[in-house]
Amino acid sequence: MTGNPQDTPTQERGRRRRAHLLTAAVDLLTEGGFAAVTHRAVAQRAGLPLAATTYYFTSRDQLLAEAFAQLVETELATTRHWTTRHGLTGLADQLATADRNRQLGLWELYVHAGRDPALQQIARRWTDGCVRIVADALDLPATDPRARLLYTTISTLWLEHIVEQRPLHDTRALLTTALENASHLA
Amino acid sequence: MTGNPQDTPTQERGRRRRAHLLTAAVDLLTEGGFAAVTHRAVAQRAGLPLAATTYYFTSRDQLLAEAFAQLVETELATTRHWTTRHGLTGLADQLATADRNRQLGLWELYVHAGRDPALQQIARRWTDGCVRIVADALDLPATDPRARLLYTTISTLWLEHIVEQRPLHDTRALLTTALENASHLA
DNA sequence: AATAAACTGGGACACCCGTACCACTTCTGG
DNA sequence: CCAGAAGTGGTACGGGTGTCCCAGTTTATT
Repeated sequence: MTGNPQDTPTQERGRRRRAHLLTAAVDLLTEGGFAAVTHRAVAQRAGLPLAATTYYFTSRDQLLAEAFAQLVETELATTRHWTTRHGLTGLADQLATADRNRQLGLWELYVHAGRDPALQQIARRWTDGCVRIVADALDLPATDPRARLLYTTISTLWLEHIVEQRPLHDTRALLTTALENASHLA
Repeated sequence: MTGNPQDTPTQERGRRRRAHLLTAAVDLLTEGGFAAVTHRAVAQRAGLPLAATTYYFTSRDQLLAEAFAQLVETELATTRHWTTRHGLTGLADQLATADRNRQLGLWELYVHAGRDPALQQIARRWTDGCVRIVADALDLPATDPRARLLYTTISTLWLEHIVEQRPLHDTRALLTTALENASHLA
């Protein structure tokens, strides 16, 4: 039988190929949104035959889910790195730097998680990770409601900036007053 | 030439048919998400032949855009009605009542607006409308940063509840402390 | 060295898509 | 009343999709 690993290939080359497909999927997701992540496009981007995608991933949904998970982890790492260097006030500047399309892809999948239980836990991972970053930056326990609440405004400001392309200085101003309010409550 | 109205048909029946197609599109959007809104599905749902969709709408994008606009207006009206009756504290209860799929459809299109300039102004209309509702409930001018900021946390809590299906009492608790904080700042 | 398993890649299947076409009927303004 | 515009609906086209199949090749195990 033509076996299907679907998880971790036993051979080295297979593992590399699988990873390659995954990053290709992430790239396509950021470029064209989630409709652009098709088997054929992914395979072509990775320089592999079409069948490789169905061989290493049982379905398009699984491929999308893993791409989402990878995207979440890398974005989380990026943001964490940024805040430990520049603090929460510097987040507005990261907004200016960040790859807008990448963020769009992430949010697309985030919302899509509402209709796909398999993605839901990844969505929660994203939210929890972001709250954690805010809490750490504030030297608060991860469960502190103040961190949670501050994150909610950061999140919306971020999303609005990405989607509606609101002027950066408005976002920055709102962010700083939100930070001031949070410190008053501390 | 077989003309194409694309905006407002001159005949009564045509106007009814167009509206019918639009609500069919909104329904499909809420049920199956954005990918479910196809010409064929919309036509079938409305009980009209396939060609009716291309006759009354120049493209699928236009159909989607108008469906989005309609969805935004009705949701805005619903929320406004709710808050004038129950105040902002009652929003958590509306969350329990609200049609989850409908909200998912709205957010799908909202994020999609990030890649489609035609949708972007509708997305802004959504945000501005929500901020306006919050400001009115607080008896603040629509431009008051406090209303704007309070809306940001409401928005994220709402979205998280819809997408991640977080427990309602957590959302409710966070919402009430957010409202308290806002009143302290007033 | 041989047997089984993993992997490869080309092709095919069945389906759904947006849109265009066009003969036809109904309506409406002059 | 009647030309021309508006509306109607069946059909077709070209293309992209996810998934499956299978003969062949490489790798790992006995």
